Amino acid sequence: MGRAPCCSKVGLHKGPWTPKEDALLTKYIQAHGEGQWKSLPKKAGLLRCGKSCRLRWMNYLRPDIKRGNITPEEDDLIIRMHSLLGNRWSLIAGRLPGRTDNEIKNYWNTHLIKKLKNQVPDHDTNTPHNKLPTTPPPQEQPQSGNKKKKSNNSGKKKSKQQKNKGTTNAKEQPPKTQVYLPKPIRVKALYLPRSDSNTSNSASASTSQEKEETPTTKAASNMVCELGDDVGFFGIFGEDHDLVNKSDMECQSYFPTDHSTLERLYEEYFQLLNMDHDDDDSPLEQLDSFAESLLE
DNA sequence: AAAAGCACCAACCGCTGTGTC
DNA sequence: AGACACAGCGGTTGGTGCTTT
Repeated sequence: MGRAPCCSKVGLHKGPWTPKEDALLTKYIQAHGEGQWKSLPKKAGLLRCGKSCRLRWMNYLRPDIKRGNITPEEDDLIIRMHSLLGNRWSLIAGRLPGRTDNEIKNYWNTHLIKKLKNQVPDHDTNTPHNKLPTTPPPQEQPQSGNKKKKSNNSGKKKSKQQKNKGTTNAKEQPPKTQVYLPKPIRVKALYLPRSDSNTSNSASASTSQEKEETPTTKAASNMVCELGDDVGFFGIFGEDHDLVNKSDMECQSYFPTDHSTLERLYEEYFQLLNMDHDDDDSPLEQLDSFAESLLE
């Protein structure tokens, strides 16, 4: 659509927020509430774009933000949710009151990838316990954020260049055997309201299609296979997932469409996912209730 | 002690979905 | 129906501090 970047205006501040800016933003939102991000900076006396204000508020200034280390319970939940949902950080954050998508994303990228990688040294073993479903190991992603600067500046914008070029740097890429990263469907409006936020997140905007599906079929319909060397691991995708290589076609054709098959796969997937579940509810019930919550 | 490398994470960027006109 | 604005999301960058050499 060609909309200019919101921060392109000359004179707007970028970079780290100062305490003064934080105070201005907080004060304004406390007085007038969230929303109207576009006009908020001007009204609040901030030289920031609305987007930047929104991000700052959502990630750091909201009163319900929980600071501090991720607990082991949260850690475990993130891993499980990620194996279920992929990189849908906002959904995962919705299950962790007080945590933000950005925080979880950072935590995943800095801690959990390494942790899981250590747990699963042989990345080709397609065991059910391989809970590293989507993100390639860092060395397969040399453009990713961890390897950077100080060594040289030529790496800057590299990933964007690659992106723009469309895909390929064939000579450095290891053969791809996995299909992952779901292009997430935007299940907005979440169903999983943050603990005390009364923000726009609470709106529910699920599509009519989503509403017609049962939780189970909804969850199952989001499944997609991740092709290991020979086996399918079932990860969750959005319906319009991106297909990243030719093996995707196999995956797509493998993708079942009738509900009984989907439900069977769903159950299979869930069993793989919850080998060590707790006793209270059956895992299926837990996931069903979670899936139901997605549709509320 | 200094330099280089690494890890962390706040913030930005670009894209997409939705609502409104 | 199409264009546009807004809100939200995930990917990525880059500054900073810590660790290692």
